Formats: sequence, C-alpha cells, structure tokens
Amino acid sequence: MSNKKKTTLKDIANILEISTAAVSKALQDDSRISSKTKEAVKKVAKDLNYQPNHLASALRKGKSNLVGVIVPRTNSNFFSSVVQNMEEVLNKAGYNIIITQSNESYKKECDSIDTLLFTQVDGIIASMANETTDLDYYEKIKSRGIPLILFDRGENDLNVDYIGIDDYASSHMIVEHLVEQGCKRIAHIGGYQRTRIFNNRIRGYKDAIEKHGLPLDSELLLESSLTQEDGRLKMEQLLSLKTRPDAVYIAGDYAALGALQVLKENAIDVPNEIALVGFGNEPFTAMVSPPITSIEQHSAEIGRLAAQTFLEHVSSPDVKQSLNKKILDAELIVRDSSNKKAFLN
Amino acid sequence: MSNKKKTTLKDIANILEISTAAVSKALQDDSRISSKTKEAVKKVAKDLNYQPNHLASALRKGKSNLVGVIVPRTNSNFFSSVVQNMEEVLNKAGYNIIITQSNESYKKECDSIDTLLFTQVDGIIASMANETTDLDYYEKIKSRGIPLILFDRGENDLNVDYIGIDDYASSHMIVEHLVEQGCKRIAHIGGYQRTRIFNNRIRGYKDAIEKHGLPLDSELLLESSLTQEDGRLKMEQLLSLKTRPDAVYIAGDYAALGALQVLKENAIDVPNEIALVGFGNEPFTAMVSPPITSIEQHSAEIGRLAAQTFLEHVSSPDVKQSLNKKILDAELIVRDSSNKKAFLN
DNA sequence: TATCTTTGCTTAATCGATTAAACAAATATA
DNA sequence: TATATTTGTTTAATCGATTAAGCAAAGATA
Repeated sequence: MSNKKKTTLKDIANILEISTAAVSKALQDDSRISSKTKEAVKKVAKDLNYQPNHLASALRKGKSNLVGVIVPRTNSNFFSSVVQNMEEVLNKAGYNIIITQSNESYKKECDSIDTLLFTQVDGIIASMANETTDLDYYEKIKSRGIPLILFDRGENDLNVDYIGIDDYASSHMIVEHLVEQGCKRIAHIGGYQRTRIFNNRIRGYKDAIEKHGLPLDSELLLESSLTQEDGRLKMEQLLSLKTRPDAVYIAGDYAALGALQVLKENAIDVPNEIALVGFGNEPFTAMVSPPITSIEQHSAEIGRLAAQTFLEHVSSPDVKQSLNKKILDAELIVRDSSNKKAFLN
Repeated sequence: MSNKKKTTLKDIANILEISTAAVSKALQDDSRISSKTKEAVKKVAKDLNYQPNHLASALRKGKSNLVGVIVPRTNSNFFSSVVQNMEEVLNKAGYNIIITQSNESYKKECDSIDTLLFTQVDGIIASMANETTDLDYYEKIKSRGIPLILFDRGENDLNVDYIGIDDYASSHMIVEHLVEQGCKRIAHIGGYQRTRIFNNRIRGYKDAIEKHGLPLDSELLLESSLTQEDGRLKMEQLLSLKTRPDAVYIAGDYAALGALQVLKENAIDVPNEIALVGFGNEPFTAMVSPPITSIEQHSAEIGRLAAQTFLEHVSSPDVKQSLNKKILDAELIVRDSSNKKAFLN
C-alpha cells in the first residue's frame, strides 16, 4: 500500500547485484553493456515501476530538458494555439514545457522569469506583457547563457530571435481593404505606442492612409489597452466626434468586440454606416453578428518556428544570439463587418 | 561577457574562505551563524548574482516546490481563470506551477502525467479530459504518494479531493428557469454520459423535467462532444424533429454558440420560438446576439480552493487521501437567449 | 579554577543519476 | 605463446545544496 519509497537505480542494482553504473548504462542502451544484462535490468526496472529521478539527472547533466514559456494570457486563442504547436515540436525533441502567464503585468512577468530560471529551464520562449518596457529581466535570461526567443510581442533592443507577423504590412492590407470598400474616413484604435508591434501597426496605418490621400486626423487615432471594455470606451469616443469615421480598424479583437457592441447599441449599421476590422482572428470574430473582419496571425506556424529556433540554439550552442527576425505574412480574413459588397447582392 | 558559469555556493565560500555549509546556512538565516558572516555572505551573493540551483536543493530536500496542473484546454476562460487563481495562492506559499494541456485527449493526458511525475512535482491538480475513462494513470500519481486534487472533471472512484459545482442542482435551476419562461418542451444537448459531471447534468435535467410534469422525450436528449461544431449538428438534428422543442439547454457554451448560429441561420426567433441556455458563462456568451443565458461556475473560487486543498495536504502529509468533495453553488446568469419576459416590455 | 553551555563554524555524508577512468576477462592478432 | 584489442563491468568522482554530527573557542555557572 504505502509504496511511498521511489525505486532508484540503486534498488535495481542491489537486486541484480551489479553496480548502479551498469544499471544506468543498461537503461541507456550503452553499447558496452551485454544484452543479457540490459534485459535483466529493464525487466526489474519495469517490475519495480522505476521512474528516473529527473532532478538528479538534470543536475548531473547540467540540463533540465525543460523550456519555459511566458505568455501574457492563456485564454486567448492566439496564445493557446502558439503554445500548443510549440509543445508538439518540443516534445518530439525530448523537451517539456512550463507555461507561465504574466497577465500583462510587468511584475508578474519578472516573477515568471525568476521562477523559470530557478527551475533551471534550458531556454525561454516569451511574448512580452504590454506593460513591459524595462528589459533588465530579459537581460538576466541572456546573461544566464540560455537561449531566449521572443514571439509576437518582441523588442529589437534585446538582440535575440523573434518570430512574428509583419504588423506594418498588415495595417496596409487592412486600410487598402477598407478603401476598396469605399471608406473615406478610417479611424484606428491602436495599442500602446511603446509596444513595438502596436507601434508598427500605427505606422502602417498612418502611411497607408497618406498613401491613399485620406485625412490623417489626430482625433481618428486613439491609443488603447485593447481590452473589451476599453474598446467600448474608445468607440464611444469616436461616435461622439462631430464627423464620425466610416470605418474603424482596431488593433485587437477583444477591443473590436467591445466596439461592435457599442455600435449595435447605437443602432449603427455595420458595415454600411461604419465598417469594422479587428486583429488576431480570435474564434469569436466569426461567431458574433455581424462577424468581424480580422487578421490571421498564423499562430500555429509561429509556435512551431519558435520551438524550432530554440532547438537550433541548443544544437549549436556556440552561435551567439543576435537579432534574428522571422516575419510571417499575415492574412486578412474578410467578414461581414467590413464587407459592404456582400450586401449588394 | 561570456559570464556563462553560474555562481554556486562554493564560489561564495571560496571568496570568503569559509565552508559551503556556512554559506548555505547564512543564506537561510540560521541562528548559529553570526550576523557578521551573514552580511558578508549576502553581500557576495548579491555581487556575484548568485541564484540557487533549484535542482540541487530539490534533490537534496526531496521536494521541488512545483505543482503540476493538467487542464483539458487553456483557451477557455473557465480553465484560465481557475489556473490564475490557483497560481496566486500557490505562489504565496512558495510553490510554482507547471501547466500542461491534455487537449481533451487521453493519450496526451497520460503524457502530461508522466512529464509532471518526471519533473518531480510535489502534487498534481487536474481536470480530466473528456476521453478519459481509464484511471490507471491517475492511480500512478496516487501511488507516487503525492497529493492529487481534481476539479470540475473528476471521478469518485479515485477517492481523492474534488472541487466543483453542483451539476445536478444546476440543471434543476436551468429547467426551472425555462419553465418559468413558459417553455413546455425542453431539450438537452448533454456531454458524454460517461463523464461524471455531464452525467449529473443529464440526471438533473431528467429529474427536473419529471418534477414539472413535462414530457421526457428521448429524442429531446442528445449526447454531444460539446464542441461548437457538434453543437451545430445537434441543433440541426433537433430542428429536424416533427415536433421541435421550445427550449434547448446545452451543457457547454461552445456548443451553445454553434447551436445559436444554426438557429439564426434558420431565422428562428430566440428566445420566443426556441429559448437557449448554455453552461460555463464563457465571456462570449455575453457578447453574441442574443446574449446566451449560462451557468457561472465560480472559477476563481474553484482555483483558490484547489490550491488550498493541496497546501493542506502538504502541511499534514500523514492524512491519507480520501474522497472529499467541495461543492460550490453555481449561479444562473439570465440573458436574452432565454429571457422572454424582457421582450414583453 | 573547573565544568557546563552556547556560539560559530567545519567536516563529511547525502539526495540519485551520470560518466570518466580503471580494470579484469575474453577474444583477436601476430 | 605473447601481445593487443575488445567486451563488460566496477570504482569513484561529480553535479550543487543541505544537514547531521563534530569540534574548538568563548562565555556562563558553580
């Protein structure tokens, strides 16, 4: 019953009256161990339900085979899909992952980093919290000498690998799509300017607007935390303008959802009165009414690439980390919230 | 630059020309170490950016201060909220968590358990995958002698702690609410019968239907995987009945969403023609149109309770684990999808 | 002054697995 | 037959932190 004591190499060794070294090697299929011994060892190991002590081997080998993952939230489809695909690739290579969430808080993010370093992970794959501007903690990872890979929310200054989509180009795609729909006054509810990806989206928006000779009105460009609630507030703000926009591009789907609610509450015809575009292609964008046009970020591919990048680093540890961006093309998923043409039928 | 070598106790000991034992104790504020030595040690530790090697101390102390968490998915608000609150409580007690997701797959769940045991976690808090019926792997956790706590998706047969809501009573609440709305033919798209919580919801549904003297028609009770897609299929099935139901209670919000889409596609008036109730109170239930009535499961409280239960076990390791259920009352959140009265105004 | 306590530290064993080095026995080579 | 090589295993050190046990020096007590 109280089979509390875990079986160790020593137990197996004692039973077979051989050394623990022989047992260890037998379990690793070392060529210098006779097949007779190997079989015997494996049989006893199985009988005793032997589970190797990971702490001991990790300590000895100086590697834990654990990869730390830091995401702002897990309850977004984007991050959960990234993580899932990352896990698949890493598991195949013998790594397991530890997921931690920063909840968009800088403090929590620092704690996560400490936890992961403390757990002796072999590397960290992270997407930074919105709040994060101070990079000291990330430098701490680098100075530990383990690979650091960023995705989605990254920072050039850290000079590490980064996997993400082309935010600047995505904004262009969106604006062009809206122009095609005949929109002439396009607003942008963007993320925090200080966050690189949101800044890129803002730049892309501005440049695309200018490119098409549209008004770049400062009251049409708002900075937002991109929560659902703030999406509501910012949309209300836009509706209170003397001249309302005829299209709103919002840098996050949750905020876009909040905005859509406000539009519906105000009985505004979407897309004909105001067209709406989100960002991230969260599943609910397809589910609400009208479905929201959004940008697919290829989360699965980002996850796989991040994992592969990590594996490349561990397989050639001498290569110094440097700024190495892998930028994927995003895809515009047009839905009813911006598709005026669909209503012409 | 290549400050790769991690600082160890030995490095500090060498610098101060004292033993590693003294350093270790100094860092732990052992009463037998002079304050002079303590200060010196702490200063050097800080200067060298000393980070204790968790593997070594965990190996020696026989505990890792890590708690493994297994959830079916992370991209549901329920699970992510549970985990977040669990983490908060555990962090305060000096534990860190490792999250793994089973993706509702039994095989993946077994892998997760192996990973966590391999990582020498001090305990496991889990919600079982839909697929899981074989409990061998969970028995493996118990035989390891570490606490196992289940939440939401549990199993009486395992005889461990369980935290969840009263599914049976929740079904009663829902049926009663629908009866109040004047519904007379209430269908139920339930989860897998073999899963305890879904079975309880089904039992609750049946008993409540009988209690109110309504028809307990077998064609009104469907078994579903409760994915959005299957929600669509099962709703279509209900619509194809000779006599359609006037209310549908669906045991999961994602499936309820799929069902709602089908209803809207068929231009059916919700709630007046068919009322709809989901389960789980996922954020999107409030966001779609019409908003879906659902059951709030008090995820935060479940997370906190699960964590506290784990902590109780580690603080009194002699207490043998036994079936110990903590059942919370659920709350019915009435929204437009079932609120006919709202439309009478 | 002699003995007992307390203080402050060191020594050495330990957790469990891994692995370099050593070594005996078996086999191959000259 | 003498030597070299291969095979199969053991010995012992190691990873880094912890801790029981030991011990000398300082302080307290009789």
